[in-house]
Amino acid sequence: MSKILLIVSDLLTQLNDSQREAVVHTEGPVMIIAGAGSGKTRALTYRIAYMLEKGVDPFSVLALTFTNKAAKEMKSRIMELVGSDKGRNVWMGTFHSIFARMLRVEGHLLGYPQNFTIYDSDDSKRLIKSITNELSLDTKVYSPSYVLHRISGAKSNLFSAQDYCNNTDITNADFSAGKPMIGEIFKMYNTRLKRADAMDFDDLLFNTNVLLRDFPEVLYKYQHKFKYVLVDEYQDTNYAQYLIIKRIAALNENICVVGDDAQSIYSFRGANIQNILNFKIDYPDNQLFRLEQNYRSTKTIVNAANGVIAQNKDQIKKTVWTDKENGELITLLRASSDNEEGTLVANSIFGFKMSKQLPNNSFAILYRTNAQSRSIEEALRRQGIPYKIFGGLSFYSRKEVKDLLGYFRLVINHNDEEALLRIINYPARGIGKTTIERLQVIANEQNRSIWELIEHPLELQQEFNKGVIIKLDDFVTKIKSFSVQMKTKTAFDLARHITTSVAIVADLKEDDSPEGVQRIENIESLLNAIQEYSEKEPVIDEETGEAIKENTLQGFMQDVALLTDADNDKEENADRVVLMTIHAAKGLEFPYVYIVGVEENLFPSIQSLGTRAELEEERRLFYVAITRAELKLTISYAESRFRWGTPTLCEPSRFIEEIDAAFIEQPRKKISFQANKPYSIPQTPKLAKNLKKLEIEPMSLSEPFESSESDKLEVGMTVLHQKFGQGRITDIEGAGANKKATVAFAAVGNKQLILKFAKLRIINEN
DNA sequence: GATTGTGCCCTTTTT
DNA sequence: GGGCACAATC
Repeated sequence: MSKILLIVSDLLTQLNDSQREAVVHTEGPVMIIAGAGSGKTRALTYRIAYMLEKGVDPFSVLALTFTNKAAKEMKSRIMELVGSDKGRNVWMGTFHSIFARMLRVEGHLLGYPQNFTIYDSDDSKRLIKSITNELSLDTKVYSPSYVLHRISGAKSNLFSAQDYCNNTDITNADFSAGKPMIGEIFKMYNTRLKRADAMDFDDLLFNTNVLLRDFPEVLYKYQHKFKYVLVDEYQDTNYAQYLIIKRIAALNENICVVGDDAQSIYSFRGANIQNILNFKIDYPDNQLFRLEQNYRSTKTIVNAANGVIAQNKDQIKKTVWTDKENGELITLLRASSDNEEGTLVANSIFGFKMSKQLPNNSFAILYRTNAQSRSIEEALRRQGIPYKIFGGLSFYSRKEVKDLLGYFRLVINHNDEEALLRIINYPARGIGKTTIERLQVIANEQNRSIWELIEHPLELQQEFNKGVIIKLDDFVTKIKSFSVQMKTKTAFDLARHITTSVAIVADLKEDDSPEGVQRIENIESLLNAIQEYSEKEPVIDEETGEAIKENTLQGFMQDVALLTDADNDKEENADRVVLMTIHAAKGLEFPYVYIVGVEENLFPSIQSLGTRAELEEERRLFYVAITRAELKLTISYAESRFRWGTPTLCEPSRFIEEIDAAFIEQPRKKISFQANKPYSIPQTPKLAKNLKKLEIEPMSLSEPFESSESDKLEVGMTVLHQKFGQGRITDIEGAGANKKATVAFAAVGNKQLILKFAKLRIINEN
C-alpha cells in the first residue's frame, strides 16, 4: 500500500501543474490541448502509468497513436515506469494495427476470413488501374492515385460505394470534373477487394465501424473490454476514426484525447480538425487541460513559431511559452541552385560539428517533398557527413521485397489477386501476358478469383493448350506445397525455403551491377527480419490465452502492410544526420534543424494554394517544422531548382516573411556569384572544395554580381543573367515587387523572371 | 513469350 | 531524372 502510494506520488513529482492535473483526472472525458514541445507524450504516458499504478487493469486500456513508432516508444516508457508485466498488456498501437487485429477476430461476421490480406496503397492503385483499363477508360483522366484519393476520402467519411453513387453532390462533382465513372470504379474495386479476401487501409476503419454499428454483441464486447480510451494526435483523426472512438467510449466515457490543432497536417488524407473542436459538444461534461509551457526550444524558436501560426484564422486560442534562454537567431541561407543549397547546408553542419564538437545525430534536415533529398544527400556525401534518410521509397515497397512478400502473401491467402499477378510469372515460368489476361477475363465473368480457376486446371482445357495448363498446375502445386508447410515450419525456415525454391536470388544474381547487389542485400535483410521475428517469444493474450502472434509466417505477415520505414530502423541510435519530410518529423525533436527548400510553390506546395484552408495547413506544417528545433534553426531556399528535369526559377516562400525579422540573423554579406560564368554556377567538386576552405563562410566567393535597377529595364534591352547568360527582353508586365520580364535567352530560350529576385544586368540598351 | 528500347507522364505530404 | 507502358525484335 505505502509502496504504491510512494510510486504514484513519485510519478507526479516529475510533472508540472497542468500536466499533473491532466494525469490525475482519469475518469470521464478529458481533452488535453498540448502545444508543441509541451510534454504531451509525457503527460499521456504518465497518465497511463498512473492508472496502472492505481490498479486499473492494463487489458482495459486502449491507447491509439498515429504511428507504430510512437506506440512502441510510449509502451516502453510505460514499462519503464510501472514494470513490463503491467505495461506490456496495454492495448497500444495505431488505429490501423489495433483494428486490423480486431478484424482478424471478428471479420468473419462480415464475410472475411481470418487470414485476409491488407492491401497497401500500391496494391490499391494497381487494382484501380486494371479496373480502369477493363472499363476502357483513359488512365490519364482516371489516374489511379486520384481515383484512390476519392475512394479513400469517401471511405474515411463512411460512405460505401453505394452511398457514393447515390449522393448527388458527389456524383455532380465527379461529373463536372469530367470523371463521372469514379463511382462505378469504386463499386468494382470493392467487389474485387472482397473477392481477393483483402481490405485496403480505409477498409480497416470502415469495416470496424460496420461491425460496431451492426453487431451489438461486438459493440458490447469492446465497450466492456476497453474501459479507458486514450487517443494521441487527435487533431489528425478522420471521421471513421472519430466514430470508432465515440462508439467504444460511449459506455464508460473514460476518454482522453490529446492534440494540438496547430499541428494538424493530415487533412489531405481526411483528418478533420472539427473532431477536436467538437469534443466539447460531444462530451459536455468534459475537462479541458492546456499544456502551454514548451520545454523543447529556445525563446527565439518558440516566439518565431508563435508569430507564424498566429496568421492562421482557424485555431484554438493558446499561448505557448518557454522559460528557456533566447538562444541563437534563425539563420537564413540563400542558394542559387538546389545543389548549392545542399552544399551550404552540409557546410553549415560541418561548421557546427567542428566548432561545437557535436555528433551527427544532433542535426536534422527537413523538407516538404521526398524528391528534395537527392541534392542534399549528394552534398552530405561530398562533405563526408554520415546521414540516414527516412521515408521515400520505403523498404517494403522496393520491387524485390514486394516480389518475395508476394509469395508469402499468396501462400497465406490464395485469393490475394495482386500478389498472384505480381509473381505468377516472376521469376519467368512461361505464363505470359496473354494467358494472364485471358485468366482475368474468365475470372471477371465468373466472379471467381484467378486462383480458383487455376486450382482446377482440367476445367480450363478448352481455354488453354496443354503446355500452359501444365505450367499453371506446377505453379499451383508449388504454392500449395508451401502452404502445407506453414503449420510445421517457423516463419524463417519457410521464408528461406520459398526464397531458394522459387530462385528469386538466383534471378537477381544475373545482374551484378551495384543495384543488383543491393537488391540481393534487401532480400537478405528481409530474411533477417523474419529470422529475428521467428526467434522472439510468441505473444499470448493473457486474458484469453489465445496466441495473438505466433512465430509463423502468417504471424509475421499480419502487420507488414502497416509498417513504414520509420518503424523499421535498427540503427536508431546510430550517429547520423537525419533527413526526412516534415510530416515524418512530427513528434520528433532535434537540437539543430534545417528546413530546406522554403520556396513559393514548393512550400507552400503549388497544389495547396487554391483555398485558405489548404494554405493554412501548409502554414501549420511550417509551424511543425520550426518547432522541431531545440537550439538552432536554419532555413534555406534556392533561387533555382531542378524540377521535372529542367531548371526552374524559384522565389523565397511567403513563410519566411511571416517570421518576425527580429528573430532572423541578418546576413553579414550578400551571397553572390561571379557574373561571367553563365551556366556553371556552383556545382560539384570544385565548389565544394572552395567552400571547404572557407569553412562555413560560403558567402564571399568573388565579386558581387551587380544587378541593374529593375525599373531601368525596358523591352528590347539586352541583359545578362547570372545563370541563364545573355538574353533580350521581349516583354515587361506588373509593377513593384511583382514586376516581371520575359526574356529570350540565347542558351535556354524564353523565361519569365520576377525582377525582384532575378539579377539582370543591362549590357545593351537598344 | 521474353527482352530491349523509346517516349511519356510525373511530384505533395502517409496509415 | 526515373518509372512505366507500348513497340519492335529475337
